[in-house]
Amino acid sequence: MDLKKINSSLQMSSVETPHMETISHLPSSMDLLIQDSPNSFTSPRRKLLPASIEERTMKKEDTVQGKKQKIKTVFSQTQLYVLNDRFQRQKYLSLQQMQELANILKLSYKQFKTWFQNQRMKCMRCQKNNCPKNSNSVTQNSSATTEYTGFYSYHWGYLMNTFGNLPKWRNQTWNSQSWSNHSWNSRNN
DNA sequence: TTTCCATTCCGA
DNA sequence: TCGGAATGGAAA
Repeated sequence: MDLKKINSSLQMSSVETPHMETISHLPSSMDLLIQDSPNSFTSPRRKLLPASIEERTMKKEDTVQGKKQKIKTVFSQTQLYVLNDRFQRQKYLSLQQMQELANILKLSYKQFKTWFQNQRMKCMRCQKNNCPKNSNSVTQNSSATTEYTGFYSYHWGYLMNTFGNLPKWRNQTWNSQSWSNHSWNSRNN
């Protein structure tokens, strides 16, 4: 994978992030680059639709013959790697963190939030069932790691500023959950 | 608004 | 068929 390409597209994306809530209206260059990487999924996928189109397609009211139409996003290896890495360190993110990381990953805030929610559920279920921990779908994928390294090194200043320093916690999520004090498990006991 | 939770339903 | 992204509802 060409990190330069990623980086340049990331550079663009991080600079021009006109809207937070949803999705870039651009053809999501990073997605295209990453998801097309030989290492992720090679088969042609229609989920490569620009997210904005997807959103439009799956508006609540949109139905196909009375059925709700969903479009299932398939996240790229790199996106999953970053998401998992973040999740392992922090189960709950602030609104700002979610928005910013979502922007970096070229995901919508909603997608990002949903992923974290689903991960938490998965994690809880797993623990209830005493699953061997770390059931991450993307654990040590070498190429994802490589991309991720470049990705993070490029964004490191930004990420550190955004996350590492835990800037201003806009909402009470983190505090109320007190994740710094109690483990993930404590909720389920 | 956020969360959890059950559920739906797409894509591999 | 199954994993998991997305949805919707209830509660805080």
